[in-house]
Amino acid sequence: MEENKKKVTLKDIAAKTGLSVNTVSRVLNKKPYYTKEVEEKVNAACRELGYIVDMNASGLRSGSTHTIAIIFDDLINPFYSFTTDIISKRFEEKGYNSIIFSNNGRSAYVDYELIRRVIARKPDGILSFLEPDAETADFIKGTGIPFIIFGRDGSPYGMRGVNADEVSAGRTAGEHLYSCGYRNFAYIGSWHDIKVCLDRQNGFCEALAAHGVQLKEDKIFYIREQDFDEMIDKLVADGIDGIFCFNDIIAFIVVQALEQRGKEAGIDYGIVGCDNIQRMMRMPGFLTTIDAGCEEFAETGAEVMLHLLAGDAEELPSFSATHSPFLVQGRSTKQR
Amino acid sequence: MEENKKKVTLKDIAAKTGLSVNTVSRVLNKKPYYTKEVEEKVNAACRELGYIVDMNASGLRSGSTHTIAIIFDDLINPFYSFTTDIISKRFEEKGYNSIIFSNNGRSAYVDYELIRRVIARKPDGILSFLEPDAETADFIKGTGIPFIIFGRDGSPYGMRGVNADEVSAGRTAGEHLYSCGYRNFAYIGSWHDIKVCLDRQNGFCEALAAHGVQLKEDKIFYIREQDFDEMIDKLVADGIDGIFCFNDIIAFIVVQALEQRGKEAGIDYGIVGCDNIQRMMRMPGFLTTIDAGCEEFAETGAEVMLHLLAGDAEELPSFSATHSPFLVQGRSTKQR
DNA sequence: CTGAAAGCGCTTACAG
DNA sequence: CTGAAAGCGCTTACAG
Repeated sequence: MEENKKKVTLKDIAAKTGLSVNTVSRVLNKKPYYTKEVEEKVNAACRELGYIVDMNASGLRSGSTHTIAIIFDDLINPFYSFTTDIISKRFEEKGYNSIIFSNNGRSAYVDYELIRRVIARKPDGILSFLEPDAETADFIKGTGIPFIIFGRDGSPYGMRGVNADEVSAGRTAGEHLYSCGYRNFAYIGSWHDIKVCLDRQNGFCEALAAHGVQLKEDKIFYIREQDFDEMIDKLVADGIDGIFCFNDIIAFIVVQALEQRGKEAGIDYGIVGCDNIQRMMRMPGFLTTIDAGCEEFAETGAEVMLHLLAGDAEELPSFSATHSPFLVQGRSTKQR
Repeated sequence: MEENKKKVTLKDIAAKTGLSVNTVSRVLNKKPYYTKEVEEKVNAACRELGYIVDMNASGLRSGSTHTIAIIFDDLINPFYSFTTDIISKRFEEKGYNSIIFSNNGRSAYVDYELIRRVIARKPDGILSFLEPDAETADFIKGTGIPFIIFGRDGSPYGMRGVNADEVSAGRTAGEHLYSCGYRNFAYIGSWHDIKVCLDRQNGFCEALAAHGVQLKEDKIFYIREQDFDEMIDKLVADGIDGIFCFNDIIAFIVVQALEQRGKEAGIDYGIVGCDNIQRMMRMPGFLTTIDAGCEEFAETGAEVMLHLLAGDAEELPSFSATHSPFLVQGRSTKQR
């Protein structure tokens, strides 16, 4: 056991085998040119002494840390945690470890302060659930580090994004609520300036407009930006009966608040979320929601990153082009 | 922008300021002995050139990587993702980044293969949601790296654990189900050899035994080890009416399966989960569950690790000694 | 096929 | 208060 206490380095393996540090390194990295005999000697010594490479040292010299930075708001939202789980496991299979960063709720953006901490780790790639602010986007591009925005459209920033068809998601929600017979609608977003939030909103409005319903501005809310109780009061006062929320978490919060006001989802009003986090957690499907196909979404994100790391930026898979969000019926909406 | 493309190193700052690399480093690390004038010159140059330290290089030399490895099964279970979120944010605040590892469902344990990959990153500390197998536990102790098992009792391994009072959690569930009037009980665990699973089971059995009810072995199930449909069939055939599940996820899965057999939770039978993941996600409380106080649990875990990193292993906070799990009533159990 | 040297970007002793 | 040198543990040229 004491052997483990002191760090075993290549030098120790070299000493033990009588080979040079260089040769040992070559064997361990499976670089061409060594005899079977040498290979076995090295492997035996490594096993015996319990050698474990120091990836920080190897990364420093080789320039590749085999680290990928993953940036998100929080892991509380199952959309983040579920996809992070899939993505990080895919990375791990390919020899990349994930180092996680959050903006800790400071803002909806990746700012310069955050990206500095990321870059200090010298990741081979960065996968961000959050959009960079304009200044930071330029900085990131300047570093040349492969960067993808996951779950959001990258084009406004001139960056690579892996995203779902969010407008279609909103449209599907609007279509459904209208066809159920609801007529007094509201949209509850997160932030007014986040593209994915606006895309869902626009799709929703579009579907309603096709039925001649104009969603007025005072029926559009941003839960992160305004007083919550006032918002709920207004929903009740206005007799809103068809609500589309930016995501399931928001929908659940609204359902709870309305319950306290004596309004029951699926009875007194209809509400649709987005993400289908219930399926992720194998929960009974209470909430009607829009499912984008999270697993494949995450797989595509991982794949795109791995492509970039391998240096083939041509022919990257696209998610939004091949997958359409679909409605999952729960008990929170009903045919009237 | 082109400036960013080439890596800016201490050497560049030294050249720009006319100081030595050493002095620049000292200023940036706020080591004693430099003039205000020098400090300002250095900071100005760093800002201008966009200097960002290379933590891999600094870690290699100093021996401290400011990295903490977090090991879990998956991030799908909100207990893992919620606490990981809190813990990693606390670490980040103190200048430690988290690098995540999973056993990818291979086993319920941290095995040697996994810990090798962890050690290769030279983390300053390791926080694991999973127990090590016996051989690996010895290896970990030998490394001398601060290690804590989070959410599990560490004593069987002679390691530090931060855990809740799981026996009490089970007892509370049993107490509740009995007092509701249910009389035909079952426990549904995950793995038969995981201590936290057994602790909850034992607490449950203990509470029932206090009322003269003996939970027979064929009423104890392990969802990860046996055929699911057979298990559900048996629950129905045996007329089980009071179920305690190791965690909420399992409870939800069981609720769904029984729903398909025409049995409704709260009406036809009572079911209690554990963890209160509904609260974490701000969902309406459908499931009756045992809440351990996840936030404080996570905070305590982070605190213990930070204490260890700071070198003061005396007076570590304990969670189980100061917090008791409590019942949260949902609609999945009712007074008969 | 193998080895001696240099260097990745830092920080740590040590000198002055 | 500042600097020149050594070294963390590796991998990358380069020589043989």
